[in-house]
Amino acid sequence: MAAVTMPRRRPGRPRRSETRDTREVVLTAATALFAARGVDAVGLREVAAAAGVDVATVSHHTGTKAQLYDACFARVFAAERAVLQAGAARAREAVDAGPQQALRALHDLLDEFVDFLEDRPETTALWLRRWLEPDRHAELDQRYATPLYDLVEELLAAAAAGGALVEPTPHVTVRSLVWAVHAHVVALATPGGSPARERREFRAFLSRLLDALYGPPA
Amino acid sequence: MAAVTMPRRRPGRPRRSETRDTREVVLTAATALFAARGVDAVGLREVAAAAGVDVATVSHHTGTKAQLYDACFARVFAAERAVLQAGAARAREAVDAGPQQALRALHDLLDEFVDFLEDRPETTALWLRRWLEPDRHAELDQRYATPLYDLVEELLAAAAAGGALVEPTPHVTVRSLVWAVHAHVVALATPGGSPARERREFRAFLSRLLDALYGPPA
DNA sequence: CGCATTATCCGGCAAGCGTTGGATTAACTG
DNA sequence: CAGTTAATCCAACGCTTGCCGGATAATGCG
Repeated sequence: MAAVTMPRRRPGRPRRSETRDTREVVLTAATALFAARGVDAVGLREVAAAAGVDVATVSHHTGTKAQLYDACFARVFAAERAVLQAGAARAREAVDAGPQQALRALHDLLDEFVDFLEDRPETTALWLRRWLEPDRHAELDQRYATPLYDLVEELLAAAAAGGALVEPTPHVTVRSLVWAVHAHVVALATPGGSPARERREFRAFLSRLLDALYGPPA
Repeated sequence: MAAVTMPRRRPGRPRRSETRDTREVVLTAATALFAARGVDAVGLREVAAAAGVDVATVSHHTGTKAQLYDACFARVFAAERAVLQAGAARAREAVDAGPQQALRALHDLLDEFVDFLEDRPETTALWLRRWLEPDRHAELDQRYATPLYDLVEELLAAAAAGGALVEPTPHVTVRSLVWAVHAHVVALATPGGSPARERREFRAFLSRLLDALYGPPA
């Protein structure tokens, strides 16, 4: 199970060019393992093996196991946050441009979000684990997840204020949409399915759902 | 952390009336712990303490840890299956009675399903864990989860054949609805929220969503 | 060069894990 | 009553876990 991308090194201080590299490799390997099987099911030795380093090296770079998990969590949600913020900025401009443009921007943002999640299934996995065990993720929740949620909800509220939306319970709507998207990603990863058909049907469902709730785009 | 409901017993063969009791207590305690924190995060000694018995007693009744997990899984999904099957039987009769009656029955079934899940949050937790780690639950999936899914999808298809539904992708619709319901339950358990408001808004959302997809009930 | 710093690995420790064997106690059975 | 069966606990085994001290090696600095 050793990583082919990074052969085991020998002791000694490496060149500066590869100094920060190991930490990234460890975080990537740990994120994949934690997302797939959960923190408790994965030992530090397995993470080290997947990263091609020793156990002590993992601890040296990331501290305790809880800190390693936090680092993985933060890295994943920082990427998700970046995507949503960029889309939200564009959508807010569209709100000023008129109701129909706001609705169009909302559709685009959701499409973009689905694309992003399809590329990184570990994001969905960590989301679900956070939902399952809110106590464990309490601090991480306040720092990353809650702002993400507020962002999307704020966007919907802004679009509604622009006159394009009639949805009276954006809170529930946002949550249900996000969960539907995550369900879609999980289904994509399920073996034995037909990803192409799955993608086509889900996009159609999402489009028709949004039309039903908010009216068809211009 | 000892269970108050069941004080620790002394050795010796108990009366026949209470013979099967211990196994149920162990399963209940284990289900709650597994659902809340995951199988790997909970030790058998913790399960035993929560049930008020010794570790060896747990093993004696439920075999290995994997078998204990399977038993919890089976018990939870058997209850869910029973609820859905009863509702589905009623809904099928309604399909024969006409399109409007079928639609009404579908609404009732979903309402009933939400009620059931709200009463047993561990059902949702186990569903999510199954989605997160399909490999681990592969066998359990075929025996319990897949039939459940097929049941709801078949019901939707029957209603559509009756002329009341126009949804062309029942597969995606079913999955998204189920996920939305689970999201609702998770949100209910989140501390700091307002359960009453949450319930009201989610019911409203669900009702309007179904109306949008399938038309308003008679 | 000589010294401090840094990154890495090796070995081991204490604690916890799932599991098992055997002793104990009490209800059934004839 | 004697013998069997069933349920429970205690103690311990072998293994794995997260973590840490110490040795090693190579860089950067003066």
